[in-house]
Amino acid sequence: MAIDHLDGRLIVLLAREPRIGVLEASRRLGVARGTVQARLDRLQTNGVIRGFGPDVDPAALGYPVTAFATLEIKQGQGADVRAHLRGVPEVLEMHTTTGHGDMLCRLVARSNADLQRVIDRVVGFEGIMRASTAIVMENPVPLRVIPLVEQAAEDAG
Amino acid sequence: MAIDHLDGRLIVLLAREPRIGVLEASRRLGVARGTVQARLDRLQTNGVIRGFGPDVDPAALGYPVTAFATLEIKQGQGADVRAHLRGVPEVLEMHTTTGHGDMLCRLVARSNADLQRVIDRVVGFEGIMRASTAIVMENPVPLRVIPLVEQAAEDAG
DNA sequence: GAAATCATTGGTCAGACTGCCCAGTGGATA
DNA sequence: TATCCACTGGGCAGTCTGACCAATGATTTC
Repeated sequence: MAIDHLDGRLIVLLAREPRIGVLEASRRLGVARGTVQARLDRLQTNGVIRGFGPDVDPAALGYPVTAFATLEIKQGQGADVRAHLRGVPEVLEMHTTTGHGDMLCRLVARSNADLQRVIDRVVGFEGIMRASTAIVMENPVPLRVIPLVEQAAEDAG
Repeated sequence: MAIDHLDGRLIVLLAREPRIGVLEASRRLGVARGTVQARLDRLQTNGVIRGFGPDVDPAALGYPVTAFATLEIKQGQGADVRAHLRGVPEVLEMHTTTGHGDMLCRLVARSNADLQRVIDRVVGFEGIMRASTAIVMENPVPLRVIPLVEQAAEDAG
């Protein structure tokens, strides 16, 4: 879907100050309220904006340790492994990838010691042959989308 | 910070139906409105809930390709590389890690061909010695926090 | 060129919600 | 026992939402 310049400004504005409503947003953007409402509806319908769920910080929840694990899977065990990983709360996301590993997943844990427990639970499963883990030390660029939105808005004029 | 069982239910509820306000949430949870308000304030003050920003889907924005790149950095060039990566919109996040690579970053691109451009831009920088990229094929477990919240709520009783 | 389509504007309306206040209650603590 | 804290239930004014509407301007289609 193509992103308008106004769409971009709207998303950026909402990202910076989520609490402002449609009315205040329309004031800031200098357009009519109905326009903002229509744009928001469209963005949500097209899936560009998935929702406005709470942005939870695992560290503040008591899980300050993050790690990425690369898994090698026994042929044909993919489906089972997925179900297994889905059942582990500390697995925040999982991707299947090209390259040497077959899967890449993001883990969190309460401590480095606790990470051992999490990894044991993750890899303690039939179809997983090998796992290599990289512990995150710093996160200089936290997950972000705003620059991309601005880029997309720019591209579309 | 410790998470209450009520906190957990509140976060899960808000994650599922972000549009409901404080009042409706209090009805669903069977508590007074003031309680929900107080809990929300506390959760935000303690940083457990960072905010309620729009959840943007890069794929819907025109960037359906995701990849993870592992970078090896020349000693002492860390700071410069960070600034460089921060300036690339397609770099959605970056971590410094233990292990063979020094940095792990998540990239998106408009297509596999476009990914080449992004990678060139990412690695076309002084301090980066080597890069290996894994393209994401499937995402069986999309980024999630709810199970972790439920776990944390459970742990605290 | 003319007609039709579409997004936007600016306005109204009733209903609902928010933020804020208050007094009272119950449990836990000192 | 006295104090503190979280929760309850209530009320208040102000504001916002979602839903409409007619009019305007721009763009596309015939």
